[in-house]
Amino acid sequence: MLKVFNTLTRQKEVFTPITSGIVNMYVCGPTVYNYIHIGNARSAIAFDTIRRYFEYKGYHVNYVSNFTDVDDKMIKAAKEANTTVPAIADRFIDAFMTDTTALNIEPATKHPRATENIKEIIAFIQDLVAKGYAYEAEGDVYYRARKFEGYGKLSHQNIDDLEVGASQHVDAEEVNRKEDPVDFALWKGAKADEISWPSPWGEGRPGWHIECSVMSTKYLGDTFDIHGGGQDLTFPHHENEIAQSEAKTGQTFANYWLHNGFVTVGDDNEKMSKSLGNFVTVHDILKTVDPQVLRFFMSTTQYRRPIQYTQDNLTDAQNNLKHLQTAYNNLTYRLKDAEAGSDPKIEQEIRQIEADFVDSMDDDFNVQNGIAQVYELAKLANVYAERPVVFKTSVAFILKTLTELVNVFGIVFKEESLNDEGIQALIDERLKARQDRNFERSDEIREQLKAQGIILEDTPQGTRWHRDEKGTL
RNA sequence: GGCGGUAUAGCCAAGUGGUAAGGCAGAGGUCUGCAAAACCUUCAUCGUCGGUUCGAAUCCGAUUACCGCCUCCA
Repeated sequence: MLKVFNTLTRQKEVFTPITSGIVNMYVCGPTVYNYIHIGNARSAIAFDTIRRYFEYKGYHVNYVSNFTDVDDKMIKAAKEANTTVPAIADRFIDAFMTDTTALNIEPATKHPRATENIKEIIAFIQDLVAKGYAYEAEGDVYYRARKFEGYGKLSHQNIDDLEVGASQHVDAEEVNRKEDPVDFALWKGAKADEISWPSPWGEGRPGWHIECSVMSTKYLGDTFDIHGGGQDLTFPHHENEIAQSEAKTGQTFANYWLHNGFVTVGDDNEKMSKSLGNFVTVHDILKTVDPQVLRFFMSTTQYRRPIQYTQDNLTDAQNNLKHLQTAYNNLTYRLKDAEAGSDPKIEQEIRQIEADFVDSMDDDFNVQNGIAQVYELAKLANVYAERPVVFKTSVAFILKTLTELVNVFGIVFKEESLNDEGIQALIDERLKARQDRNFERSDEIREQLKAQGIILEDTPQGTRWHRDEKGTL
């Protein structure tokens, strides 16, 4: 039975989808004014891994994740680059797709953009105004937070405590237009030269929170299963989404709220953010780090735990991933001399490992225990690969299971291409030298190949080689 | 000030009452002509103090440190 930690109740709850066999989930995507940073990647990887686990369990997942393609940061970025907001959006949405593809993050079922839903956003706001939850003020429209009874239920904040909160980002003019400091903007009137759309309240653009309420309900219905995002979005973003959506529909917005933990950078263990100057983009990291290593590193940390982005941890992940790849290679190599038949005992052990894997993952996606089962399977694969006689069906079964399990983490094994004629000729020559006990020549060949990044391995079934992955980190 | 998180071996990390999973790194060994890979063995009493209990990393109280949210933020 799958359990998830619901921020709303601060408890692990049994996951029951609205429609049996289907998971409808919405995950807040990035504002596309720059390359995504590792924090964005963490969120995308965490929820992609969750999605993959649902799919592994046989669910059909409708996964919607937005692009915020208009807001203050977009306007600023466009101005600085001396271009338009849509041009900036297009550029960095492309970059997002490139980066997330490299990290083997499945594309969302739907990637809606705020600016493609202006009509729906305006209608949504009009509805809130009509219901008395929103009011116009000098071209802006604000939400009456205090009118929504459940305000604060997600972040467990008392609305009266918010007023005395240390809000360092208030816009004095905006505060003056609000009836109450806790109100938030649904629609912002345009200043001169800003991108804008016509509305009943004049030229303007949507506030940040409203787009997610509109797009999630548009594609997934008034009530859907899972809403995800970074921990920092709990308040105010998700709190506001609930207030907007539930005020409009009168229905529960999302049944389960999942929030991923942060990435911290460096030894000071601080949250990564632009203002702290420890901002790292995926685009830059992937210049020197194998995307599979970064993916493995992040997807094998449970989504709620913080991740320390350090060279040591990355190296650890690389070693672990290499270990799994090697186990896969070792067993794949035996496919060619495997005999017909199967080994029921081995297959029974594999089923047990897989059952343990499911038990672990069912507990709020406990990937640390899940990956421990994968290591166990890798060990079994290695031990089996060393047997003098192996059976084809069992070898294939181990390989299939191993492949399926690492796929949950977004890992795809590299297939060895073992048919390089030049290398094979040298291996043959070395084999002959070894048979002649000419080890000097034999070692010379091995060193020569090593210098080219080719590592030889002598096995009872013959000599294998693989490319040395070291240095790709 | 309000709310929340974390603290387990050199590193990452599991574990919510029954006597410390797993991985990396290290050490020793098996295999090998030597290697590589793999496998085997080995490596902690759980931030601090106090309490409950036959028994606590796990429950309670206190305390320390670090981190996050409180309308930019994944």
